[in-house]
Amino acid sequence: MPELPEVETVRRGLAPALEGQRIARAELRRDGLRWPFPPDMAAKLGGARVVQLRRRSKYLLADLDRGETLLIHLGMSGRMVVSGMAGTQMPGQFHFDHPAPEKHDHVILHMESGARITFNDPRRFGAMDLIPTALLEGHKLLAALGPEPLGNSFNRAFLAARLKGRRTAIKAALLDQRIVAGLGNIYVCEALFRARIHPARAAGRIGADRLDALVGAIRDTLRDAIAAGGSSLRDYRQADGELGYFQHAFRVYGREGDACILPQCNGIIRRMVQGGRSSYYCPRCQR
DNA sequence: CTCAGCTCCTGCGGGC
DNA sequence: TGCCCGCAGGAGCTGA
Repeated sequence: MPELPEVETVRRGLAPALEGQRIARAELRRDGLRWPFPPDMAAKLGGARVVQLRRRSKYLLADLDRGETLLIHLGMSGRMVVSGMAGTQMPGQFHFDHPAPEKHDHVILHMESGARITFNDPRRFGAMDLIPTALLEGHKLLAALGPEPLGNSFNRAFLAARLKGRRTAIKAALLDQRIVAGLGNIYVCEALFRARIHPARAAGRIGADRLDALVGAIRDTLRDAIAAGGSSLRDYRQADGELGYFQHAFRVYGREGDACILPQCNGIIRRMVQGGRSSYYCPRCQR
């Protein structure tokens, strides 16, 4: 589920519980997720202090004071729950215990502060790895990633170069993390709608001005989603410390059969399957 | 190099 | 009510 905005929101929510704080103990409740954990991961995390919590694409990166970085990917169904911190209890309840571990709680970071950070992931497509910080950029999962879509190096010239000559659908191209990092199925649909580009259009056959619009639409879509996540983050932290799930008002995603929201357009949102995944679009205003 | 298809795993909602 | 099916927000890997 989590795409770049959700991961960024989780990062912001986790930062107060992690940055500058020491991990007392890492409790691994299974051997791995998508891949096995490094055999010494629990031992190396115990006693380490988190210097900084960063994000690259959909990865969370917790730099430790011992020269290593904990890499976390939430996969499709991963969530983070913070408990035992001020502000995470239900209002009006005297509820300072930690909740009992639930099904699919796979990793629990017990912080020296008394807070706990629980990683829950039913489908186990998520991942955790621990690697030397100096080798991070060469890490298999990060090395081939394209630029951050909100960064300066993601612009029309870059995108044009990467899409040139490609006959694959623009939808598939934008899901390719090597072209631009952090987009997933939802925000690709939303950005293509904002840019009025049909998801099946050949990636290499989009004119310069429309590519400009696409870059802007991707940025605007992600910024809006991060802003929405920030507001729901406060609600979630007040409620139960759970991070990672919040509702956005999508313009096309999941809205098959609804009227297009553009005032002049009388189109009906359609769903099509591309590469086994649903694309939502307005056939009238997306070309 | 590009691209399509398969795969991992669990949970949920719809149809019968 | 229960069962079966399709579908779900990711992404690595394989083989053409």
